[in-house]
Amino acid sequence: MDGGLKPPLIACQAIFRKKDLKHTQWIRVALDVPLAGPFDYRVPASLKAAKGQRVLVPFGRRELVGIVLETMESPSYPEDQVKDILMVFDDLPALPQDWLDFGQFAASYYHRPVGEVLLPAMPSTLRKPGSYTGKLSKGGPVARLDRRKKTGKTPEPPEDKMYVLNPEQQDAVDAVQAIEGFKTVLLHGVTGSGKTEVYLHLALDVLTKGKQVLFLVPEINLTPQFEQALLARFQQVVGLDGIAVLHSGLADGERLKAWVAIQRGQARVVLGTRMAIFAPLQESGLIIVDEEHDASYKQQEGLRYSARDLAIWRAHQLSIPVVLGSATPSLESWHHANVGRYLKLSLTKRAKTTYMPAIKLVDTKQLKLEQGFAPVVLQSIRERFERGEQSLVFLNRRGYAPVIHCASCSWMSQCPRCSVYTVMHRMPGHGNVLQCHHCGYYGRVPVKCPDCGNQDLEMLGRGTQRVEEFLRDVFPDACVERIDADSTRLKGSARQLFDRVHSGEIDILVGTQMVAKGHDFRKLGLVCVLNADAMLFSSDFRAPEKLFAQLVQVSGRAGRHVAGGEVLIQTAYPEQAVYQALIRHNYDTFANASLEERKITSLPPFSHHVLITAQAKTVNEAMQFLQETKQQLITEPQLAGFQAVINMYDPVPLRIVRVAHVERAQLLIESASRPVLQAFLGYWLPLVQDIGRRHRIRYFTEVDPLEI
DNA sequence: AGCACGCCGACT
DNA sequence: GTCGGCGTGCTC
Repeated sequence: MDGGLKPPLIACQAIFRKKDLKHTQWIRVALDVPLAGPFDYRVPASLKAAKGQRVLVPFGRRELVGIVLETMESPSYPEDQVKDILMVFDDLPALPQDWLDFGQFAASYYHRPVGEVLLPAMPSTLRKPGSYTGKLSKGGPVARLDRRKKTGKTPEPPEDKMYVLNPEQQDAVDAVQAIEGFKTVLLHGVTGSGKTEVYLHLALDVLTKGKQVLFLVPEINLTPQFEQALLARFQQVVGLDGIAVLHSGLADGERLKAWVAIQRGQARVVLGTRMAIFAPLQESGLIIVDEEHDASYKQQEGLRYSARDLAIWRAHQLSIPVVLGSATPSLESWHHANVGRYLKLSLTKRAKTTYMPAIKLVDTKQLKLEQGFAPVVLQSIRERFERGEQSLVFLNRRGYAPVIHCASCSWMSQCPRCSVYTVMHRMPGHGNVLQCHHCGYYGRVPVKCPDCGNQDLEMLGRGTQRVEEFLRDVFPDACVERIDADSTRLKGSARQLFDRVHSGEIDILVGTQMVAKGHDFRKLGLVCVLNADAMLFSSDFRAPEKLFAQLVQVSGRAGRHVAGGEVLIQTAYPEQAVYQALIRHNYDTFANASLEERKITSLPPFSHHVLITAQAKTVNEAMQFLQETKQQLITEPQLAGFQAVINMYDPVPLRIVRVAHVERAQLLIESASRPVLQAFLGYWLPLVQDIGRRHRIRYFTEVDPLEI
């Protein structure tokens, strides 16, 4: 729309436009709105807009920042409805074409509008109209950043150590360096085999060739330690500002600073969590994905992408190698390596400074447990304590007791908003509370049963708080501490607790998976796993694989620096394949056997999944919606051809049906062929959207879901 | 997802 | 009399 144009002028305008056609610029813009997009705009003669630049555009009744995807000779949308852009931002170099292409690929693969991929990838200050139009925004956020005084961090003296690789590590480095162009490398290295050293050598080589390195790690907590390593090693090569860190924990300003450094090509190494896969690098030479099996690479809201999978596509697009490292690779990656699609490199030997703990199973079937502990486990903790060594008790369950129960009428403490039990927590200074781990509900612990009045309510099961209390009781002379989401809620308290572990002050540590990753406890001799079986009988077909990875991870905390480290795993099912493979430190056999099962049952990686999750007031509404979308496969003539190659399961309520008064159901779609599945989605999802609108239902689509 | 319009219920 | 509840429609 041209706004002020009156009817008599239209003819003149048309003639004018025809004559000056080549001077009228039309652009296609990605906007962060949940509509099909992208959106066409006209560039007024006073402005000039190039691909990859950000522009301010009118959209409906508001103004938005968008990204120019294309420039065109003529609009593809009815010309009289196309508006003029308002502003072009040229405070940063245009975003590279390959970045735009990458975003478009991710958008098409995950079936979301491009704008919902590209814009959220940028720091918020670069995509908020207010950062440029407000009164305090003089020159925009980039100009303000540049004006800001550089706080001259004094560079730490670079360490001058010699980093000698063992022959295996050297072979791995040589093999990756020999790659020309794209290749996915699976670096399978047992715990302590020195994968990081391999990454650093590869990165250094790429940096000295003038290319950039993208280094992905699963969690924010892991970025500081890698940042230190990168600084110590590469500071001399790339300078202090050559290393940019990107993760969701950064403040807006820090995020902007890192992004600007990347977009300007100043950052030579980008270290970050999954979001860093969307960094607009200018000339990457290598992508590293550490702990590639880790579920944290999967974004679980908004665009539900896998940073690991996207890293592979990105490397392919840029014709560079991508290294996936893990001690327990995902079965997907392992399979691809087995069939030769990935290059498999193995590090089987531990670097000389690390030891491997002995892993033992404690069969609890015949044992009488005391507060969840087998006598032999308590005895082992005692022995370690008497020898001045630390022990870790690993238990993946927060709180004091997972449920309160009335023995006379079988009432259980249920969350009023969710279909789960509330967990009893001890709140220092506030007594006991019931807490829902799914919606944040808090309630009082009833003194008597709300149903029958019985005063003898019992606490079933145990969480970390109860275990901590019990251990304090049993070992009154020992320093017992707990590290979980509750004990580390205050900022900086996690750091303090970990410091106290490192200093040796803490004798017995009780922890959830928070303690499993990345920490190198030098004086830790014993790891006890209390309820490993909990994960064994999950409905998720990936549960054994996850359990294996988690147990390897937590086992790796024991005895890295002292011989005689020990891991005790309590289980009622010691004969299970997971445990048998674990005590033999045999990932390969376990993975190959698991893959064999997956093959027989046609599960990933032998098939591909898409999951639709519907949310409604009642499960029935959610189920009916999904049932109707499923019906399309039969009734919609367009989809007839897919009936033989697409398998749709029946919609099912989620295991936890209700969370915060919202009930959920899901529909799983499966196909042996990814392209077939993608093609099907192209036809089917628009129909799903129509049905969703009619049912007024919320739902989301997940390509390659991790949990089903 | 926003944002505005619009049509019904209880309040300073 | 208005404030405000959220249903509905629109966005190049």
